[in-house]
Amino acid sequence: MSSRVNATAASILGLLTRKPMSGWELHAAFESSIGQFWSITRSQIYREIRTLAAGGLIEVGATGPRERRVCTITSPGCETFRSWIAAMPGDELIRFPLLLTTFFGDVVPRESLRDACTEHRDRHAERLAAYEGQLAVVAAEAPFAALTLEFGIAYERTVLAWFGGLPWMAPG
Amino acid sequence: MSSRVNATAASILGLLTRKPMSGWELHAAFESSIGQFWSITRSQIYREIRTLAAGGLIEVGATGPRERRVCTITSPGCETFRSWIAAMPGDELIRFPLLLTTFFGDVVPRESLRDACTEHRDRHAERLAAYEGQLAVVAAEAPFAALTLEFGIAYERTVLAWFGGLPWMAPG
DNA sequence: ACCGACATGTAATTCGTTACATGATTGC
DNA sequence: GCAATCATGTAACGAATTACATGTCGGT
Repeated sequence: MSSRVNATAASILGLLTRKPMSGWELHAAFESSIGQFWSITRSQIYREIRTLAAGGLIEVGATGPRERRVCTITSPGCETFRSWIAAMPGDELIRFPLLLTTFFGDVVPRESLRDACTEHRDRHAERLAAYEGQLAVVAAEAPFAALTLEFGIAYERTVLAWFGGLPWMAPG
Repeated sequence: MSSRVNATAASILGLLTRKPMSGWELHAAFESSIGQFWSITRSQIYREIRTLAAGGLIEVGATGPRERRVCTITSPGCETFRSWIAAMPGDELIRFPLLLTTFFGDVVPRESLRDACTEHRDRHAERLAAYEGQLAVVAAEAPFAALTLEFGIAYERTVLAWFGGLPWMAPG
């Protein structure tokens, strides 16, 4: 019968198919895997937990230390996830404020432009390094997760190359 | 004095610094320029128009055919935009449902996986072609907008290359 | 036995999406 | 002069962010 859920809830179900987790752990699991391309805040997770529990798609365990409650997926939950994940995914949604800065670049002080690009270039370089450091292990242990990681690496390289081509960024 | 506005409102102000537009035209202007990397829905535009008008940052003209009302930026509006655009931009936010499909690929029917990737690859190929077709004109007429376009082209190429490397996608 | 960092969750607010309504134009 | 499409906007709903509150552990 498989209830209808939104994408956020469905992705939570997906993680819970692997093992029971608390809200905090779910958040950490997103952050350390697909979080960069599937952004979710902690509050959203807690909200969806309530909804999923109300719909019987997960079960919330007893309260542990610091109000910790572990969520376990139920079989209707599994069923719902399976049918959701097999459906055609929607288009990606991107909001990239730095591109507004460059798009409106003609009215941005030159220094702000350079600062913004330098700062963001550095952040992307850090992410790229982090991704590259994980690749070997992830590829060995979780081939499907490695695809996301490969996407991340390709994406970060592209962004860095783009920064490098900006006229106000020093070459080299 | 420059009021505080959110990023959506600020980007609307940005477009209005160039010329007065109705809500519909603003939407079209986003779509045909930075829309892919700065997603905004029409309804948001109308809401922000109300807020911006209430704050005196824009002025809404008389009603034309089909309730059309042209918005004109005021000098406080310009001031607000200038100070907003000079500030450090936030990180990009991405929600890419297809990456969930691959991330959870081990429980996705092989056919769904192939269908989803094929469909999305085609969409990206179309976008790339469209971008490439625009580049010459945009580069000549609007160098800063061309940077966004170059980003778009690099991004689409990266996505397409990633699709090409997926084990279940036919090579060539 | 205190302080700081980590872990956990909720509530209020803002933002974004979907569904709707309707008025002009255009093409037949 | 009707149907289809384009242009315009609103309202209701659902999703996401921010700000908050609090509890627990680990070190000193």
